[in-house]
Amino acid sequence: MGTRGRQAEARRNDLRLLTAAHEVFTRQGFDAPVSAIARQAGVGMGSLYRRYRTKEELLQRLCVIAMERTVEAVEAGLAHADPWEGLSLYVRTCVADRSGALAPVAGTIEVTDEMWRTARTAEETAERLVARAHEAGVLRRDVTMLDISLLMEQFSRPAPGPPSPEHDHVRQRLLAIALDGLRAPGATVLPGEPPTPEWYRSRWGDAP
Amino acid sequence: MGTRGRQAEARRNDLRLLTAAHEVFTRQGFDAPVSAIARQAGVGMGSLYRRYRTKEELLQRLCVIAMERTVEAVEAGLAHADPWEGLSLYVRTCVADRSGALAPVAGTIEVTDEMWRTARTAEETAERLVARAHEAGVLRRDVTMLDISLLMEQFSRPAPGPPSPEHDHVRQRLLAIALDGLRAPGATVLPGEPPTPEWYRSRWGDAP
DNA sequence: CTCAAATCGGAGCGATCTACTCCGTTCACC
DNA sequence: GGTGAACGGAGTAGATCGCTCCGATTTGAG
Repeated sequence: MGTRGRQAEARRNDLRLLTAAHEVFTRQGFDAPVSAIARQAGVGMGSLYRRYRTKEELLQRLCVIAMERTVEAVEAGLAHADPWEGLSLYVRTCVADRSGALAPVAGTIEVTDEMWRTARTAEETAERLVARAHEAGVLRRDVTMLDISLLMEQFSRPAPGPPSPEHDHVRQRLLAIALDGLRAPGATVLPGEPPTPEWYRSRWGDAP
Repeated sequence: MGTRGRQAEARRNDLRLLTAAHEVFTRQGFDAPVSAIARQAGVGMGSLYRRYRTKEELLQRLCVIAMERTVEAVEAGLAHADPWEGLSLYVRTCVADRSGALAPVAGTIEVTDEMWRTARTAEETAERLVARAHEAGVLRRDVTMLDISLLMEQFSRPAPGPPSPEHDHVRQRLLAIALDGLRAPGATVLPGEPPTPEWYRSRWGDAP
């Protein structure tokens, strides 16, 4: 099912399109040329604009999908019996997916209701995962869920040049360092106050 | 001395120009409009192009200056008696300066001999600072100087939206986590092999 | 095989944007 | 005042972009 004919090609193209858009948008920002996305996906401009009426709509859809994947990653983490391993898996999965890399780009376009809703769901479920780790005493106490989200966002920022396995490998090493720094207790106390949810959301504009 | 007359204004403008260029280039990449740099610096296009013949020349100069500041930060670290505090100061200074944020952009233009020379000096001195920390046993053994450079580069990546004190504050928190993860011994072993100097340099193109 | 429907890739268009030039104005100094 | 260095920014030619439009290609039913 789904592997024959023109409809199957359409589905494949849609996936290639979303993958390419993720890479191009996170690398170059919203100003990236649409033609670059089409070229990277190996698809014509016509095929792209038949599926998404505008460039903005493509990015909005992409953001929702990325956040849905984040929710899945949280659930996979919660499914893990060990609170630390669950949290660690979540963080590593999100960074591998570069989910957080779209957040900066999303701040430059109109945020749809669906995006706000999905973001809220992601926040709430992630909070549960972090709370479980806190209660188990495996996560340093002075770190909050938003700290972790922002840490993942920082590590999701795209590397320069063409994507390479070396870069992915380095990112995993650096993330391992940061994860060690997250375990309780910290050698130092984190400076200042933790980020507030209001500020965190305001980076996307005014919530509805 | 140097605060009177048109020449003083020229010097001030040059500094404002370099600061603005650093911000605009790291945020938008080399494709950022030159007019944005001039506007942010509060300077006319004429004043910019009298000092730097081309956009590329401006960026090249900027890179050299950033790397020279890195060298100064290493020396400040070495001046510290405590090996860990010295290393920590170096890392925090570089991230505060966003020195590493130019590295990706530099990969998109012609790299001058002067840039290669300055980079080499920075590498060599930083290696001494890291070696001292290793010998003192305050830095986990499976981490190399290049790991630390790449970590700083990752943390130097610009935040979205207009620069804000909240963002700087968050960055300091996240960096504190990573610094805790750098102290010996690590709770885990870093995955895979450390990055090689050849690969590290190749991101800028072929060394001379 | 025939042929209509569906999907494809990419040339082309008008509007926008960019690097850089050029020039009239301003200001410190004599 | 006069002078000349430094200033800001409008102007230009060319490049680029989002999006449209259409001829070519493939599919599958009759």
